[in-house]
Amino acid sequence: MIDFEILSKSPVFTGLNPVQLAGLFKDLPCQVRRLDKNALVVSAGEECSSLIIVLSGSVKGEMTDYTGKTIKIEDIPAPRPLAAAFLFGKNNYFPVTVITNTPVELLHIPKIEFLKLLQKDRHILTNYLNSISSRTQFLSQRIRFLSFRTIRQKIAHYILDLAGNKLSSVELPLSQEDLAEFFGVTRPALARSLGELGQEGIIEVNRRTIRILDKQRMNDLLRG
Amino acid sequence: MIDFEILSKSPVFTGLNPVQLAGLFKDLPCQVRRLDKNALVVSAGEECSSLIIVLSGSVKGEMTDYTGKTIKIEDIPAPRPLAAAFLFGKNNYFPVTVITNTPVELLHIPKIEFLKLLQKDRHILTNYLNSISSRTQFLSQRIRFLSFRTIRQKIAHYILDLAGNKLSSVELPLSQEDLAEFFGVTRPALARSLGELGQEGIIEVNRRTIRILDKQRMNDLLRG
DNA sequence: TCCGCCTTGTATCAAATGTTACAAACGACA
DNA sequence: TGTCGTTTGTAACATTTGATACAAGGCGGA
Repeated sequence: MIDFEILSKSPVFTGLNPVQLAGLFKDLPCQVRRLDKNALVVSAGEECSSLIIVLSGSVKGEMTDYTGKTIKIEDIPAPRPLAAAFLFGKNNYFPVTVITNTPVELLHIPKIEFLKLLQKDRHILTNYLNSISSRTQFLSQRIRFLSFRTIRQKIAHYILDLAGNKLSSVELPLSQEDLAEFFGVTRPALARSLGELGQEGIIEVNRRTIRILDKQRMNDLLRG
Repeated sequence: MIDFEILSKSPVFTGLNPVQLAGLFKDLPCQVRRLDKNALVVSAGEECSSLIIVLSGSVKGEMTDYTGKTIKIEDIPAPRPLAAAFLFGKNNYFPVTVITNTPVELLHIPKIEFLKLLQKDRHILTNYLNSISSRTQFLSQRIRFLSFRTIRQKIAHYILDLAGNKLSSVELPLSQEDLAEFFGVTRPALARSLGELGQEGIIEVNRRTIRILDKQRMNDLLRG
């Protein structure tokens, strides 16, 4: 049986209590699959024709590059869904190969049935729309960053965004390591640029705390 | 009144004929707005609380950088929707400022009403889901490209993708100029890298035609 | 055929970043 | 307090790319 307590904590089904969920799933032809550790869930390129939700355990997405080497992309623990953004759209194929990290229970909801759910329940509809929209928004943001030419520009954009109209002092929410990865650059290169901006008197860097000293020149950085 | 003939050609409403649309819109509290040329439609940062569809004419999205300079991002002609991916999600604010190119008619459907439409009609629901999902998929693809460090890697990935399992000869669908822009690099840099790969005997370049001579070394390029 | 335009090939120099390595500062914990 | 592991600061050198300029090749129209 499906554990509706867990399901109600899944991003797609939040806002519904287990009783309501049980009602919605009463006559729904969906399927729970149990797999051992290190089992193959789906291969990259397979058509994505069901919404798959991890009910217990955890799986990982892996990509195979052209050389056959596999790289881990991300972990997906319960109770998250798999590849929600690839259930619809022109290329509705799994972009990654999915392998189990632990023994898992997976809930498969066929696309058609999921569509019915979306039409039946306003919560599920908005949850799902919010979820894939947020992903689009995140990716758009990410592309903006990757499009800046220099690290100085990325830093300026990031800090100005973080500061908003508020104080001139900002606390970085990420370690330099993670920030560097987010920017798509190496960690020493990021530290160097931060150091340079500090020496030029534009900002003052103290580990994770950054004070904006010259907002005008910060803006100037962005025009290249 | 709304021209349902045009609306039926909009990505969100394809698959429905004008009569069906008229039925759906019968008691729908939506609004048609007429604007002159060069009028402001929405400012960047405004909350996105209605789905806006261009019924006639054309608008453009512009971004203002921190210096006040505006850059045109894209044109949106009738009958396309505006910022469909920003109606839902955590950051449902317009990412760009929208200005009219010509006199236009704009259809505003409040978010709540649009939700009702999605629940009422299966076509609209799948159209909309496909539309924003496709965008996510496009952006994911784009990020993969921007994440490659060197131009050689981008070229290798691009050409291997283009060639698939087929012949060893490939015709570039874009000019070098456009390809360079897609890669986010300058045109001479792209030409240089192509030339180098040619000199190394990995590929053979003849203007837009490219022959893969050494598939093994092409693959090697991708592991860095 | 000749001319002009657009695309592609090539060169040079400067700027930015990657790579690698190591030191310093901080935090948690015994 | 001292030690260990993690995060951050810095340095030197090699690569890669951007900027800019110009030449060469293809293509269509006069």
